[in-house]
Amino acid sequence: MPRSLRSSRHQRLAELIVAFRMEAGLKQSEVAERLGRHQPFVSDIESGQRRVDLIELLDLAEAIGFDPRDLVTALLETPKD
Amino acid sequence: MPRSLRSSRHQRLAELIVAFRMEAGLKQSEVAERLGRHQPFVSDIESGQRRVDLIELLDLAEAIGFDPRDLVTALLETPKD
DNA sequence: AGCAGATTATCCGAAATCCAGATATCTATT
DNA sequence: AATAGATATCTGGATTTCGGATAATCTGCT
Repeated sequence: MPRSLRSSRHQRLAELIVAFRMEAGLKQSEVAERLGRHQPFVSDIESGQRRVDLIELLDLAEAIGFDPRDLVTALLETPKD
Repeated sequence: MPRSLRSSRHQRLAELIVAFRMEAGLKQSEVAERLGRHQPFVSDIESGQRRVDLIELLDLAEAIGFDPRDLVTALLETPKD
């Protein structure tokens, strides 16, 4: 586990992605398929074990169907640590 | 060079960060210092040789002084490839 | 409760990436 | 052309990524 994934923002990011996916009524495997990746890829992101590249986030947002800017707004409201 | 860094969005992201930094009148080394990192770290990001984690982007935006949502908006207008 | 199917999490290892520190190259000024 | 300031490249060891397989967990049903 990379130390960079321990901040509260990283944690919150993971939680938010889960929430957006749930709201969209999608399974990890469905999101993965839309991304052309495997289910553990999504699982790792949602459990905060893998970092999310900004470009990947845009793809993720499109696959799930949320506005990445809303996520950014929420993160900006989250204390850094 | 990782193939994940070859999309036009990755390229554009790098360009945008450079543009924001320039506009702010900051040197790579100044940004690096604010981030607690070394200058090559910023250089690698700006030359598109390193990916940018979403959380890192927020830090970068704060260090440079731009709204990360503006960057996202610009990227969303950039074709995927 | 127990089972079955569905969903998500973990493990493994090879490949890719990250990163500091040192060094090199570029750019502008004199 | 020499210096100084800024950015880019290189090196190599540590960390991270990711597919594939498997395991664990969850859910609804009887």
